[in-house]
Amino acid sequence: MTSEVSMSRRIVTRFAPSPTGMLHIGGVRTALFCWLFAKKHGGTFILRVEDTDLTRSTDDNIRIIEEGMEWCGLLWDEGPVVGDPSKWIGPNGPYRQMQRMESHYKPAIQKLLDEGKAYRCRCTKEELDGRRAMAEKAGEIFQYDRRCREANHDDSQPASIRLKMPLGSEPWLEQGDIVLRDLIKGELRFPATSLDDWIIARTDGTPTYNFCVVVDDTDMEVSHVIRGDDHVANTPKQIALYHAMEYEAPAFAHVPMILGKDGAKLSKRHGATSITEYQQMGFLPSAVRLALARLSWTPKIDGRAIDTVEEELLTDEEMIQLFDLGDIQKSPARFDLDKLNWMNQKLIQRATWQEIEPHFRPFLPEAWNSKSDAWKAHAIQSTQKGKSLVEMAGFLEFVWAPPAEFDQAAVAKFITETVKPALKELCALQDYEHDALHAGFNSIIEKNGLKLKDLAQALRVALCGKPVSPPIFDTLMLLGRDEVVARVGKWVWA
RNA sequence: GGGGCCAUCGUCUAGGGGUUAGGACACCGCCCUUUCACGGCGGCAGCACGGGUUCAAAUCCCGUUGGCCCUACCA
Repeated sequence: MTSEVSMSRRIVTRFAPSPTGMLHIGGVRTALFCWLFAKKHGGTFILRVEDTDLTRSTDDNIRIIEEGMEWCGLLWDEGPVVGDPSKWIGPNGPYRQMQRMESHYKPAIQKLLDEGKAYRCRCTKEELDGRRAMAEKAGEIFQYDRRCREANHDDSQPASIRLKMPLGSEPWLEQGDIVLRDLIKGELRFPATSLDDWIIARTDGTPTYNFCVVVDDTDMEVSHVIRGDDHVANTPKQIALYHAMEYEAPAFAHVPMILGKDGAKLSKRHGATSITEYQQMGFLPSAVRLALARLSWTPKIDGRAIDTVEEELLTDEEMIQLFDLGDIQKSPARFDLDKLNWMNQKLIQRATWQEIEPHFRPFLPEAWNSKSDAWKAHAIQSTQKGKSLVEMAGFLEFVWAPPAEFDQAAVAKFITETVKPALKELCALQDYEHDALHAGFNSIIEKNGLKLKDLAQALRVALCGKPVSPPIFDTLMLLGRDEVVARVGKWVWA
């Protein structure tokens, strides 16, 4: 099971998002796998920001990623320091690509040029576009024809830089193929002839994505590149670059994509795609981690897939212990909000009030902060059946202010003349401890020939304006005697 | 067009020659109940299609269909 880990190499994974303005949950899932794998093997998890697209990369957007990762509990061992572009943690920084331009990419490009492994190409984008269009019109496959490969152009004229890709007979090829032994997808073969000499640096001198990735991953000593499988087709290009640079290539693991409910790539029209939105919907970060991890991954316990509810609800520690790239699915998975909701509910039920409180607080009014710990504990425990923090906060709304309006049908149904005497008597109760309340209720309903339900529902309507609230004794305790008497009094003394 | 990947209930999946094709979510029903919930029990529902190979195919092979990725001086 651990054959994927070569014993000689320190485990280093990395998550490398580009700052587009949000943190996509597909990205979070990839990051989660990287994180789990690193944790499992006592390795290092790096966050690297791919901000070479100047039009989209802003400090604000980078911050959104950093904060999203932090909220999700995916803390990085090496990477940027939140909110301070000039700082980073780790020996191989900086961890923002734009800051590596002169120090890392430029020298690497020059070296390749000097060694004759890359070359200057004077074909302009316009010329290439024209040739591509012509080829397409003729129904042919367009590939760059390598016309500048042996021209030995100097730098006296504008030129892009291309990598000399293998032609087919290089000894490191396997029967003319670039072979990728992917830890998830298995052995993948790409005919060398299907790849052309790709551009590693643009005419303006800026390096391209596939180039930066390889330079960074080697420089940061990444041992396992775990990323979305939309990068599978990029990998043979990168493998060729590793050979040109004479670096040992890392292990690759390409995780399947997350699709929307209809099987199309998960996008805005499916609803929430940004991690921030899930935060706002009232999900616990632990639930998001679990739901995302269980998409495409089936943990095996002693070789057997998990198959009970108990096993389904893994803790972080269990996930880390059980994590194995070999148990990840090859095919894409559709994101199911129902399952996230269920996991969220279960995890809320199982959490202590202290674990919930920091995540819950943002959904509550200022008044929450002035409550005692005992009261907070009580409030959380009495609403812990909720599906989300938003729903839980909704359950507590009656606490913060008297009802703005009353459900008239409920008033007519429950606040009847026969229960009003009981309501009056209830106002006399002094002791709001659970057992005392129960005893008080029992004597009142007995005396008035009512059922508990009759009194409880009448109280709910009087106190909350509607016949729904937390368990009735909790409702009373949370409100406190003074407030209960005030709200009930309006109905019985008026 | 070329290169590559993928295909078991509605969804996530287990199973990889002989299984009544197993589990979870969702859904439906019943029970419990101080409301709403929670919880308990039960039910519905699936191997994309067509050919092979084999005594036997969800499982192996080929093809078809469908979905996705790459094919940029985007990342």
